[in-house]
Amino acid sequence: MKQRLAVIDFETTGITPGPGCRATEIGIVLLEGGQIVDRYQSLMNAGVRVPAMIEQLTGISNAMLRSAPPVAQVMREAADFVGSTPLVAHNASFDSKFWDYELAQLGRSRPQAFACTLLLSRRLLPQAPDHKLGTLTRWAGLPATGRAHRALADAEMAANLLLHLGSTLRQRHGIAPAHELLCKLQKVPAAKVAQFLSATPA
DNA sequence: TGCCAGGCCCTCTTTAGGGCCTT
Repeated sequence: MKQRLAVIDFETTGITPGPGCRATEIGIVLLEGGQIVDRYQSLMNAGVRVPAMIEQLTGISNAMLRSAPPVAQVMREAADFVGSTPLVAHNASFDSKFWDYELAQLGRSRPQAFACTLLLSRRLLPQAPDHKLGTLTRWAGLPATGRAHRALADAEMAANLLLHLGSTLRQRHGIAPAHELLCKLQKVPAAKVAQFLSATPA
């Protein structure tokens, strides 16, 4: 995987972005040549309260956010850090909603596509016990990256999973795992994955 | 007051329902 890719993960106050539900932390890992070449991580203060259940899940407290930099500053830095690099996330439908919502608050929009390691692992690792990020990391013997449900640790886990999926494509199917191909593969109906892979030139 | 996502994927399906996955 020689291409440069940005793997991102958000911690948030809930499931659906909106005035009362905002990002609280972002972690970004840049991959190039199969290696992590750069990282970005920051808490961010969007002026919303973290529900107790979320604080328990992530360890991110209201006190931590009070002293965090403003959301606009962090998202501006994050968007500049990523630029037009193709994006990847685990369950990208979730992270892309927050990425797009928070960029829209700055009057910015996303130029690039998201690849999704959840959709890809359902297609390439159907034998896994489930497709949660933590389960896949342990099941595939990938390195521990720190406290789960913190943005940079989860982004690194997703990056390691992406590299594992790339190796699977290359070794098992002789296919180079370019971002454009990953975006196509994740949309192929699960029942037609084998047919798609065998028809894809190496 | 009470409500609270949504896209994907499977099946006891397609005029539907429920589990998965993210916080």
